[in-house]
Amino acid sequence: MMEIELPKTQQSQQDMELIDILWRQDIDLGAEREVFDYSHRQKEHELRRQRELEEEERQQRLREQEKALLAQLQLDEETGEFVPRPLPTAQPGPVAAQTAVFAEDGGDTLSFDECMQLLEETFPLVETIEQCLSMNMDEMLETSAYPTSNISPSVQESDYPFYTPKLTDVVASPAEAGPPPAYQDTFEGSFAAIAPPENLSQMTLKASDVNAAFNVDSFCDMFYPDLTNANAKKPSALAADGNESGPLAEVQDEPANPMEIPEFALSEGFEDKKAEVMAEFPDSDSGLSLDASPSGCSPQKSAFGDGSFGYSDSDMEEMDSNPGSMQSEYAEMFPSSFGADGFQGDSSIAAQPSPSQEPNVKHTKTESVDGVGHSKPPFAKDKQKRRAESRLSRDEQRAKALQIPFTVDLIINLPVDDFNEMMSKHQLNEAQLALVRDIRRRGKNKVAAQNCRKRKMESIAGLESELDSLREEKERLQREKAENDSSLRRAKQQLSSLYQEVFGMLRDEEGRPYSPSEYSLQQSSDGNVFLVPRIKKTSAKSSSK
DNA sequence: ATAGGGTGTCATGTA
DNA sequence: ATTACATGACACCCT
Repeated sequence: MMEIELPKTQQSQQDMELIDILWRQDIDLGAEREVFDYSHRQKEHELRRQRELEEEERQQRLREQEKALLAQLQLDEETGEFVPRPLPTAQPGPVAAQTAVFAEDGGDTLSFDECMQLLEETFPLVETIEQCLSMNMDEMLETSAYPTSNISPSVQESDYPFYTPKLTDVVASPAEAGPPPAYQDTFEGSFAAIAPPENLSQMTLKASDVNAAFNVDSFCDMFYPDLTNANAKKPSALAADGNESGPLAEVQDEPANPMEIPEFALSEGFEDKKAEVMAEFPDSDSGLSLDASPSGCSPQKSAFGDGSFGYSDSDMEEMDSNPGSMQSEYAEMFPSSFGADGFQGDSSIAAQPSPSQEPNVKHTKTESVDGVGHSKPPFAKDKQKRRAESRLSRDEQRAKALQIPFTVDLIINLPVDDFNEMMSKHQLNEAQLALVRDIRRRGKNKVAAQNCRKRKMESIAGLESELDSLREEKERLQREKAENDSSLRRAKQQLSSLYQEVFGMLRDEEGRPYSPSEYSLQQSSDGNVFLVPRIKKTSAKSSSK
């Protein structure tokens, strides 16, 4: 996909919307959101640098802890190095497998759980790392015969001999159980954010390097290539790299293999899966393929780049699939990375996650949880589950993600004047402004829709009750009509009998009764009754009684 | 697997 | 022109 560079550094809302529309259109062609986002990429650099500075501090701490851990490592009595273990091919099994993954190069070795422990002590985000790993493992496990119970919680409990074999198992069938394509995307993206692709390919896994680029995604990256390496049955040449960095580097040296990620991404049978996954990425209520956008897919995109730009309304849809858990997860995952983004929002939310990170993390989680890379990823199920769990307040999640310094309620319910005043008091960037506007629009529209539906229901109910009353009235009128009909019938009968009685009493001059066939009684308008001959109507002879 | 209800959102029209 | 509101249509989720 070609990149479209927008010359303007500051895009207007319309531009953003246009971009949004264009991107939506291009999504069918596989275009990604940031492709259109010039400022997004621009800011990536700044944030990356900032992050690296932050990481240096941890780096320092980590080095100290490495030293401490080194003392605990098993030392090879002959070489003075930390013990390299036998290659897995010789002794298949849990222990051998473990060795295969982490100690192939025979260099300084840090066992997996030691690494985990070290990392845990160093980074509060180990939980995330575990998730990352366990998700991997889950995927692997599904392709292997190993039990699949609760791996992630045990990662740091050093029962990895139980679960590392899965790695090697996977190795046995790389085509089936390689790292999920989506992972690949995510990691590529985040990795690229930390170090340019060329750096990635030449990374030499010194602890300092590692730490400089340390974050959840990169951590995941570190472990995935392990698998990749193992897949290729290509022992790392790190030992020859003159790796003096110590144990931690051991864990990472395999990922450092320049070819791993690209190779993996292109490995046979994998590309197809990747395509599948990408096709599934679109994940939003609106059906827009927003998951495919920022940072997740393109190696050239920064995971932490733009804190806001290009991240307006529709972008935020990405988070919709995982809104509920998002914030808390972020808080856990990036306890220290956040808040350093220099956001101008309230300091009260300074610890909020950087928005650009979210899609990445979400991708990571979604992809892994959904079992990307399997022939039948349980994507939809998990997605729905997550959505159900996180249905609560999506706009709130979005607002937090962009560090909007107002509550959603305020944004929605404030009168126009107050709202404008409030907005003028805070300096918000375009994405934030766009989001606030969208939140307000959506919020009001949501209420309007609720009212509309309420009115509709009330209208339906009113019409139904009206229908009922009309039915009742109809029945009443029918009953009334029936009564009237019967009374009319009675009156007619009475009139008829009275007529006959009166007619029968009439006599002519000779005392004979009148024949009913020849005469009839008729009543005039003044009430007088006349005997009218039927045959000679014109020469009617009136007689009064 | 499917239907139906509930809900959020968007597009559009109206005041 | 802008804003708020109303409503049809659609997609998604859940039961």
